[in-house]
Amino acid sequence: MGRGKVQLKRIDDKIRRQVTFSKRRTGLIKKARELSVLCGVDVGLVIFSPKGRLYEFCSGESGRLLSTIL
Amino acid sequence: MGRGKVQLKRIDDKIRRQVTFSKRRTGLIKKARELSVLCGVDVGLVIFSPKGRLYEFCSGESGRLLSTIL
DNA sequence: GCAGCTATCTATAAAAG
DNA sequence: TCTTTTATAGATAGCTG
Repeated sequence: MGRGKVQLKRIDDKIRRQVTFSKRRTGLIKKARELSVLCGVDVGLVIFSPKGRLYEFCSGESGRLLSTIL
Repeated sequence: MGRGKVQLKRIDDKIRRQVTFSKRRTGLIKKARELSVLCGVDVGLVIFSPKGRLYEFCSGESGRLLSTIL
């Protein structure tokens, strides 16, 4: 996507890595939600930022996984 | 994607739902892996098929989350 | 149910504001 | 740094085997 092929390796530039993390994290959670809804299946997703912040998605009412216990 | 907009609702047709599950499950796991590699973050993903089969991805050596304990 | 094909829709890298 | 725009790569719906 975007203006160049994606090399599957850690992005060196800190700024670019942060921006990519923000965008892809959002996209991944969206995709996880779509899969669970479209196919009626249970999906759980947890993502830890480099700073240790938690991002998650969980199909079902709460929408939470780890944040329930952490 | 594909030849029509995606309606965010459960796919009624069983065959189509199964095919979509297979394709999107693969795509989601791929995206999860890319995020973890590109941004150097920890990601955990679990997906349960309608029949209860487990599919998962976990950044790190094992690549496993639940299958370690289930 | 998986594999390949093609048209089309999405996600997103980079640039711009 | 967040938002918006733009250009392009990537994902995938519907088909065919």
